[in-house]
Amino acid sequence: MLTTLTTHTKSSKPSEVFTNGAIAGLLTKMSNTTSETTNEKMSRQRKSSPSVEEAISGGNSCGGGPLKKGPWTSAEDALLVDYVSKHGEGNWNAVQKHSGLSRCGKSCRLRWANHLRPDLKKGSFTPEEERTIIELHAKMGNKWARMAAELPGRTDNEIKNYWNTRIKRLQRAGLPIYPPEICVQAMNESQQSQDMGPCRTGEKRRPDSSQENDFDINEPVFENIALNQGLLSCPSTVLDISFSSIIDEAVNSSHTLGFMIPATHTHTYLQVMDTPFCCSIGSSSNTLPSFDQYEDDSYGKLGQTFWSSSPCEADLSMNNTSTVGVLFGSHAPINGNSCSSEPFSVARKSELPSLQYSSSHGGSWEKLSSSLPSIESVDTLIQTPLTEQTQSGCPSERSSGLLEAIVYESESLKNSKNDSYPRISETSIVADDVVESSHETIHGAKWAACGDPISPLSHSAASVFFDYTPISGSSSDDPHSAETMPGCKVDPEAINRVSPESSRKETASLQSEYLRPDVLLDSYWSGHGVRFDKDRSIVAGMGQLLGDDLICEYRQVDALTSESNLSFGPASSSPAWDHTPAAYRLSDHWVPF
DNA sequence: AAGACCTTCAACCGCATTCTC
DNA sequence: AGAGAATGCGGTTGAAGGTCT
Repeated sequence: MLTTLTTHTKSSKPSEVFTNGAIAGLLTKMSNTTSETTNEKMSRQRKSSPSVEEAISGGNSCGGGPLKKGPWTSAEDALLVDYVSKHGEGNWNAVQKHSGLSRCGKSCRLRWANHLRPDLKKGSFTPEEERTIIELHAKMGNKWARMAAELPGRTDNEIKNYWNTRIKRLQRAGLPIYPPEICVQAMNESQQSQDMGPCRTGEKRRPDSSQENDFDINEPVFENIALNQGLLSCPSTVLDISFSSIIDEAVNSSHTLGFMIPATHTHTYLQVMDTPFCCSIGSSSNTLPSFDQYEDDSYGKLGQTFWSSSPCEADLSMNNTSTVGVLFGSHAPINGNSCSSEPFSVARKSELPSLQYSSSHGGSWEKLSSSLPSIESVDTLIQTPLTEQTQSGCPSERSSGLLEAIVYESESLKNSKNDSYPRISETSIVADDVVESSHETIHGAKWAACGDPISPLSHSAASVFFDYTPISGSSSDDPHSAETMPGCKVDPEAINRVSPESSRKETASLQSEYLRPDVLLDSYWSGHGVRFDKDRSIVAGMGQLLGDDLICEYRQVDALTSESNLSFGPASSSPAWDHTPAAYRLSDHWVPF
């Protein structure tokens, strides 16, 4: 939305030259322009604009009196434009003297720079500009002026406002701010920068000199990344990103500087991107591929999982803590405790992807719920207090979210009636054993390192993946198929280290299962005694509780996928989704009731 | 219909940096 | 070299319009 005042300059062609002494003409022009604005803007203009005479006379005092503040009037704009046309930019403090404006120099400069400059581009940001902003922000952080320098016709204020509103939106939605590929790109560039020269980090640089280099990363942003570069050995590892971990880390990093991911809903970052971002790890950010590029390749298979709305997200569903922390500039890698990433649970919970029922799933409420991180900071909309139960018995306390509360209640009710479902402790024993045995050895497999009980180690739910996975090409007979899923690689070594005592089969199962967020969720749900064939009301209730945000997000994703011919469902084309979250997740594409 | 709440954006403020004398 | 002015930058605020209840 353009404000009234900005529309004044909009009418001014970039090449338009303000002739000397053209105030009257300008005023006429502006008057005409104003008449072209919307009624609201006119109304606002009238409210905020004194008469021209008033403005020229200084409004409230000229010559030594207090300088005027507040919205600029068209008359003031005309005066300023006239002044600049005569004297050029700069020497802003002289404006008051020479033009009669009762504005301080800073205000004049700001007004000129943000609204009156003839070369300003008006209107909302184009998708290309938005993408550029995101990329630049990934590189620079909150260096609005430098970002504006990369976007001709755009002002730092404009970019800043755009970014802030975007951030708010993302935070509300619990979405990551940066598309993963941009994170990777920025990180790679940062790494290159560090490789190229010493002391880039911590080296105080003059602001102007930094403009010479697009890759001049905002130091604090990637400082943490640099600490973990040893973990980012090769581009392939970039693909080995655990979605949960990445979110964990992302949430952990939500308190960091600019390079943060407030939360989760990775699949829905598409919504805010306007331009569908795809994972272009290793490729130029300027040539971000479209979704359909992945449709036929292995990525597309991953993309078929609802969770993985993009190859990036598929990548994110992989487990690789090394990259995770690096990618998102989290301090989590520093503290080495991904379990501290409680905030992520929101995301997990709210994301709740294609749940595919598996009756074979046992689970532990305690373990699983505890494995679900809490939302402490990210999505205030879905926060819920911890429950005693969820906090107990977990090395890293995890808070309970709304969903968990619901599920817990569901389980309580269910347990009161029926105790036929597997008890958690039975399966959690295995998980604990495995996890404990791996605690000291795992560095890369953070889920194990944190004893994350949500990991597939906690049960043998391979059947979920193999029996229910809609992923084409991933043979249900091949427990290792996940390994072969492009972008879904989990470091086998890490896995093996995680569970040295475990059988290969179990390891394979773990590998594949852990790659499946939906499986994880399934295990989560089923572990809580939620059977989707019987507890639809519960799930539906959850969908309602999850609220419109999810619905909207799914709609957006749906729209995007429709546009890009990308299907998230197992059926390659499933345009008619039921957009209610619960129904969506339980849609026939996924869970045939 | 009205009030509450949310979103957006122009403008301000304070601080840092650069420039000028 | 140092002081003061000028400029630049980023964070924050408040008003206005829009949306929701």
